[in-house]
Amino acid sequence: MSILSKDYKNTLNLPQTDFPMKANLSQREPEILKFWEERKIYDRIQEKNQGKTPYILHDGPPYANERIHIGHALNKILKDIIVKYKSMKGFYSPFVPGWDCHGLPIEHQVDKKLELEGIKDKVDILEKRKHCKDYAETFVDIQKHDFWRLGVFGDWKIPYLTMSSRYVAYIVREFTHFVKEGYVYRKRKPVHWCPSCVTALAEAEVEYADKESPSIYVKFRVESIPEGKEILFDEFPRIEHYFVAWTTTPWTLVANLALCLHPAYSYHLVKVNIGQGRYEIYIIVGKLLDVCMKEFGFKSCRDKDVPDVGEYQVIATWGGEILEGIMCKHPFIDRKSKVILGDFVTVGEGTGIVHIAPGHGEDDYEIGLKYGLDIYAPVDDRGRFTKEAGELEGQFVFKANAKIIEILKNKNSLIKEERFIHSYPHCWRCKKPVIFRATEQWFISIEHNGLRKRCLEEIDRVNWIPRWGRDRIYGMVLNRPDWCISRQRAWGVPITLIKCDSCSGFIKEEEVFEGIIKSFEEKDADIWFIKSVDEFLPSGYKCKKCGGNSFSKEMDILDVWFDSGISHAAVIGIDKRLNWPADIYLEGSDQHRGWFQSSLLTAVGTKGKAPYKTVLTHGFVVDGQGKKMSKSLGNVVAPQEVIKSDGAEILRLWVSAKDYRDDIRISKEILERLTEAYRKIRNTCRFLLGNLYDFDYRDYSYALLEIDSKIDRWAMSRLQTLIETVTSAYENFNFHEVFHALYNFCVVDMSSFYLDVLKDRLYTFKPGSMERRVTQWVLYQILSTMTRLMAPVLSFTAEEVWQNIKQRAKSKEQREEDIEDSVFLASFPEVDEKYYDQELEKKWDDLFVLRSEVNKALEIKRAEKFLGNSLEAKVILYPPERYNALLSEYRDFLPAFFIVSAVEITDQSPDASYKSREIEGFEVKVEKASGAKCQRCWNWSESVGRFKEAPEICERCYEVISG
RNA sequence: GGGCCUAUAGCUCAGUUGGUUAGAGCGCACCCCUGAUAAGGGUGAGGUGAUUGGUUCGACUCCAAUUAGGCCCA
Repeated sequence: MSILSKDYKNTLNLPQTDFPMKANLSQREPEILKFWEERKIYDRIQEKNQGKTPYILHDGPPYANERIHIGHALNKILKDIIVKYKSMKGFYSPFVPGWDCHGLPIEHQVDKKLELEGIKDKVDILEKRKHCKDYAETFVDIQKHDFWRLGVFGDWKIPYLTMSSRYVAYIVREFTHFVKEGYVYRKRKPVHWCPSCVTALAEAEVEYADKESPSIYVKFRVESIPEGKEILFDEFPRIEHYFVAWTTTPWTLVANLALCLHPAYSYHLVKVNIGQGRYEIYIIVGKLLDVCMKEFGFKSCRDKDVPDVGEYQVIATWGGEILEGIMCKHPFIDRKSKVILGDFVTVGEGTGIVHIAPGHGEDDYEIGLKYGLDIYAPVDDRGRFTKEAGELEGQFVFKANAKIIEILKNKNSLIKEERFIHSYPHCWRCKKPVIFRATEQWFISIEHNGLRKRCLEEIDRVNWIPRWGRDRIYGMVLNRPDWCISRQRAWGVPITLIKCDSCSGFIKEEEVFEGIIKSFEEKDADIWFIKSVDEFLPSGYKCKKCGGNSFSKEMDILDVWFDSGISHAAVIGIDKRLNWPADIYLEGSDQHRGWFQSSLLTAVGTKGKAPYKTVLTHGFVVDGQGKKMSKSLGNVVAPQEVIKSDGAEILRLWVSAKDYRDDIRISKEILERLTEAYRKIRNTCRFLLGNLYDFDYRDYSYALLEIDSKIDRWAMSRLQTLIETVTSAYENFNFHEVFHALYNFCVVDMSSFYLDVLKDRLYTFKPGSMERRVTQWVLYQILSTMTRLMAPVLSFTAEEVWQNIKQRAKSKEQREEDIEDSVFLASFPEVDEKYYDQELEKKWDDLFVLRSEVNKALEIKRAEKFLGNSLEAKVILYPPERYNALLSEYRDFLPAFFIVSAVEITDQSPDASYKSREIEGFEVKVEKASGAKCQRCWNWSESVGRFKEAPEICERCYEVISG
């Protein structure tokens, strides 16, 4: 007989662990990052899966300026979750991150810097490119660190950069392909042009913002009417007839070549009395007559034969179609303006008569081509009128508006002038209003070789998630114009074409192209600006067409969307480890127009196939109210801040908890909730670890059935359900289901039930008893499984737990070789059918309803101060008959199940019992448990006091201690 | 202005092909425990399903419009 201590606490097996409750993530994470780094975990994952089925997620390159924002974090974490999951599933899934390095924003920053230093005009293009390169490199490093800090695994040492020599050589190679196949052409076309940045802008580079512009109504005097149509204008030429056009860009009138009417609308001839016995006739679309006349200050003359001064009278109405071909006089230039027809004319505002300047508008251009009009644009690249514009030469177009209005007034061509605020295109960088201006540009034809049609067909072969992504990109590709690929800037990949100075033809010889590509590979794109044109040509080269021997290099650069668009070729296309096409692209939904599309166009153009099998899009990060983040609203959440205060893990949890298909909200409250959820998961792991402190890490699976521990079998079954749910969630990219399943498992199944019930067994049983060991084995299964299930999301914590398990197991000198060095080297859990027991779980659903009712009965007694701890209670159940079998099967387990000291079942309805509402006929009576409280296990028992050596403990405890 | 999308408790999410009183967890309130303790347990109160119409015997679920928000484009 041992000497019994009064301090029974020492005889208990209470949990022990050095796994801290407080995560201190912002400090612990860097240690874990260091661990991954030092142990080369990412590389070892790749080694381990080498030769297995590949699963390639191709990274869309973020732009290398600024620090990463929350959207970047969202995107990379989502990618990381997929890559880690696939890797643990045994797929070969290396992740090669990339950066988009060229383009205007960086050049802009460099320009600003050079301007500050006062040397902007002194640096040549090579020097400027050097500055740009340095700038990009700086931010690649910064962003790389930011991404790495999020716990994202990847080839951070060998990312792809669109400015690397190898990459630019591929850009040229792919571009050359388009040239050789005849896609590339050059033409004058109005493009968005920023006069401040002196460049053409892609559609993606244009932002719409409110701008105040003049709004003017201009008269175009009818000069001649086509033969046979004279009858339309009875009064002509006794009274002057005017087509009235409305515009908010007076300066484009300088390039006016036509007036456009809608063929199907009717137009009124309106006779107005302008005083002193003079009349004029205005032509205006019928639907806007009232509005316009009010604007102009004329009143209807009603039934009078002739309008008085300030009055108007409709004298005829004609369909737009019939007015085609009438010639007007330009209001202030000696030129004619032809009346033409177009469907794009609307009657939303204006006069239903659109002034057409084919060199300064998209619709104008299209209709101009149709009517064979000149694509006329007398404006230079800084937005100043050229000498073609006569007296306006040298004036900045927006400033010239006032002067033009003045001229119109003097020429009696202006009916009305006012200010007008409307949505107007602005440059995305300098935020200044842009103009439409016809310039020589390079294009990739979207119709050539049926490119559009082939792209549309490919779109239907891709798996778009969410499904509406298909409709979105389909509509965009269906309607998009040819791809303008030229930019008049310095920081980019040059359009490597060489022009013959005498015949203006471009050299398209394989030999020349290959030479250029080779020199790009050796140096980088700078070589185009370093070498003279002759150095790219064989010595003594003569133009094949005209025999000329003087050549010049094209100095435009390529649209950056072309750079990133060919990443499939430059990255996954050449890396032997990777597969083409990629299994998945994953970006924000804005990339339907951007990268998804440029990638599709280039891939279909050069390889005839989409570069991706699946395209997953996520929404945008918005604030707690669902509003977009902006500096002006002050609702921006910076990932660096969250990492600092809460840890990257919380950010990762946030990404996984939200359904990313929609907009993703982030707010202080959301982060607080997630931090709490994190703590719960962490504590559940900690408790599991604590109770494994003395586990021997032997396999007790055989004993699970042997000792028929139903609650452990239930737990194992629940665990299989969890594996199934989580796996299917990962497979379907429903990461928020991963979070919810894991979290609910921790809270509902584990913390509030299984672990709570288990405490008695874990703490009070003999350490080495079979019951306790089996339970510990189950706890170990649960912990190990949960850790692996959460690893793709909660990477830091999973690793921390894993290392803790490993350490413990090692100290037991058992199974050491079975526990991998990192959780990411372990395999993803698989459902083990042997533990899957649906029938058992169903039975337990019934038991849980009973338990919930017992709890209600206990709670009532607690409120009455009849009891505190539920172990003080004995419950008497009066169940409906259908529960009899179940209750008798589980008879011995019931006290533990309810965490009370005794359970009695009666067939007599007890007095003063709690009557269940959930289960009709079920009654629960709560009484004080008989006997006394055992000072060791805290259960109440009549056996307490029976043992002289230890009068304060119960029989069960006595046996444990004395045996 | 056009295209695509979203709208369920304070928060994050479930709700099978339209069919009883719309579920879960968190948070909140109250209580218990003090052997997971800057933890743990219990009970409870929270929803005119954005609004309005329509289809239907019946709508959170289908349709339309409106409102709010997001992305893309003009």
